[in-house]
Amino acid sequence: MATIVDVAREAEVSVATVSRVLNNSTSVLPKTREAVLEAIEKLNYKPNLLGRNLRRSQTKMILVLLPTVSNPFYSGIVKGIEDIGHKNGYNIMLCNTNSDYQREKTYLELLKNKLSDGVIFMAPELNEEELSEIGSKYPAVQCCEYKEGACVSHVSIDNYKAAYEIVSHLIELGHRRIGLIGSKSNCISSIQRHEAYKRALEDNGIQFDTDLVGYGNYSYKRALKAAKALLSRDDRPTAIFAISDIMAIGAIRAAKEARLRVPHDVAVAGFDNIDFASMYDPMITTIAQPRYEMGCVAMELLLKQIKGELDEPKSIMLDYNLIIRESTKVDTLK
Amino acid sequence: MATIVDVAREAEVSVATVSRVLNNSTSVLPKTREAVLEAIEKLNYKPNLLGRNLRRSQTKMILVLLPTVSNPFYSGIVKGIEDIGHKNGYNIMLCNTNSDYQREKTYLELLKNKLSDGVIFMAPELNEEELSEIGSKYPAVQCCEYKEGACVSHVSIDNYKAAYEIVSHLIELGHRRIGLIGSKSNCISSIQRHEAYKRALEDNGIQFDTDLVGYGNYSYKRALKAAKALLSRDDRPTAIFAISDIMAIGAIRAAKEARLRVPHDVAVAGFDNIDFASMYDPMITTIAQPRYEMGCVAMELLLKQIKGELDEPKSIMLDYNLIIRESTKVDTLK
DNA sequence: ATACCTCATGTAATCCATTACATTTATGAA
DNA sequence: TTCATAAATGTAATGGATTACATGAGGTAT
Repeated sequence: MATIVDVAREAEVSVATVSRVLNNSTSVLPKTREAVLEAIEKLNYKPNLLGRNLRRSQTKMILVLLPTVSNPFYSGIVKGIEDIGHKNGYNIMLCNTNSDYQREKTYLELLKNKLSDGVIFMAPELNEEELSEIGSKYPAVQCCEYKEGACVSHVSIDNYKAAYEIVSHLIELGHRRIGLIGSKSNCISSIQRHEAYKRALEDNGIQFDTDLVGYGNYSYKRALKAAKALLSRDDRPTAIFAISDIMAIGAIRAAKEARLRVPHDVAVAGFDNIDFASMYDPMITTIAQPRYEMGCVAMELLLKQIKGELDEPKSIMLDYNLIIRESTKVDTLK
Repeated sequence: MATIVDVAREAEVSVATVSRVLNNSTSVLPKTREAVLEAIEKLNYKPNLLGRNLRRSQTKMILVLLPTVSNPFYSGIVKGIEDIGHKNGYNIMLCNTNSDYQREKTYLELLKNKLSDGVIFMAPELNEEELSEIGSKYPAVQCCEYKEGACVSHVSIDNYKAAYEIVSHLIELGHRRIGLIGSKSNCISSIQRHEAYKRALEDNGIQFDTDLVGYGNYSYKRALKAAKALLSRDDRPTAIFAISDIMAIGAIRAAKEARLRVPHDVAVAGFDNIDFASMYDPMITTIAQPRYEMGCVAMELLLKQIKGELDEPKSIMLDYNLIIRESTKVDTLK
């Protein structure tokens, strides 16, 4: 494989000149540049980025940590991250942590070992202190999920406000007994969506009732089971707010198995607006997060840090969208 | 940031000795090793992998090219690739090509620039010649989709046999008018599934009828439209074979909108067994590919190439599984 | 005691590109 | 013509690790 030395020899110039041509740095005589380009072409030379990266102490590589790529929620975000990244010459390393603390730690070694110029956390497993430490040493951004106390920038939506809005929608439809399919995880989105649910009820004079709360922990199967339990009660809820679309699908399935019609007998709302929310039968009322944009903004924020243009952590909240579909609103049915 | 020189100074040994401790290469006196480890600990030293990689001419990084991570079909495969990769000290770079030829080419520069030790194609855009060239110069494997003529190993299932089997299942249920929702893409899976459909009909004395073929090109929306057209015919099919689960969902939706019951009025079968196939209502009959295993085998094959243990391309076919669910079989209904 | 070998460790070359600094050549002003 | 300055190019140091080869200490066989 040809190296810069071979090119220099072929073009009868020094390696410095070749490097200058490669990087359009200082001026090179047109004739010389031509000769170098010819030599590059002739030898089919490709710069070895390992050498360049070592010298420049950068890798143009970004670490993106997420629980699992199989969750369709993340795909749009990843596209945003990639697009902005590529536009700036960065490549993305997508890594599944499986929500495992150790695995996340292992991946972070790539930062410490200089194999990555920065990191975007989609759902950090580290605690606030550890996150802050990473944030103080390396460019880092949290996207979607975040730890409030951590000294690391984040991009997200206002989960509290969005959940409040969707529960209010159910209340406006006349529902008074509204169940919740939530999660025991203590990620910020769970906590805020729970709280908003409670608060929306109370603000409308509806007593919060722990019996109407089930836990699905973001899994279809467990949501199905939890919803079944809720719906088999004598005083079953007439509406269910699931804090993710996948769990909403579980809830709808549970309703169907209990021979209840959605939304006539029980209305169901989800959260996230994954592709399947509009493919399901009935189509699911949900909160659309600006996924692509969130990815873009997160990456832009990271790039700023890499360039040293950001002196203190930023917290960016983007707009969401309540999308009303068949699963809650009778008259939207065909 | 501490370097190996700092550690050597601190431990009062040479850099060679530090390196030996780091790599457990040749013998080092226990006392010396102890001193080195202490220095490493004290300075919180982490080897700079850029230096190591340059010297060793390897990156322990694998490029995985797929159309888009948002397709849930790929997630299981990626897990297999990751698991085997990590077990062997490799990291994965997942890259979305968006089925774009240029983008795929761009990513392949990472191989040429030595930033990646090998590549796994999930659905190559390159032509056979270009693939063969990559395969001759770098470790490479095709997984799931592949170009038959390319001189690059591949791991897949027998798409032809699987499709033949699922169409036979529909025929056994008594269907004679069976529609196809396929794709105009000329990837091997489309072609083979189409051919098998045709052949299965003919082998059972059913005339192949182009009027019963619609094209969805792997998209929900287009499959919905194509299925609507098929189902609005006077001589509408009583069964539909969609060559992907997502398109099967489109077909089911089309049936529902036409007030046809699935499977009573029209049976629908898919392909891939994505998670949503068993979450949909009705649950979808489909072919389960051994996704995780395919990922594992692909990665193992790649590692063999990297180690130079593979002299010629291998073609590995794994077993699939026909899973019969509600969407085709009346008596499996609750 | 001599020659030879082994083990532990050190010295310095190496991987490949970038870049600070040095050198040469050309240009223009005085 | 001479000196100062700018432009083009070259030389060599640099980034951080690995590793071939060199060295010296200690052990063994004769």
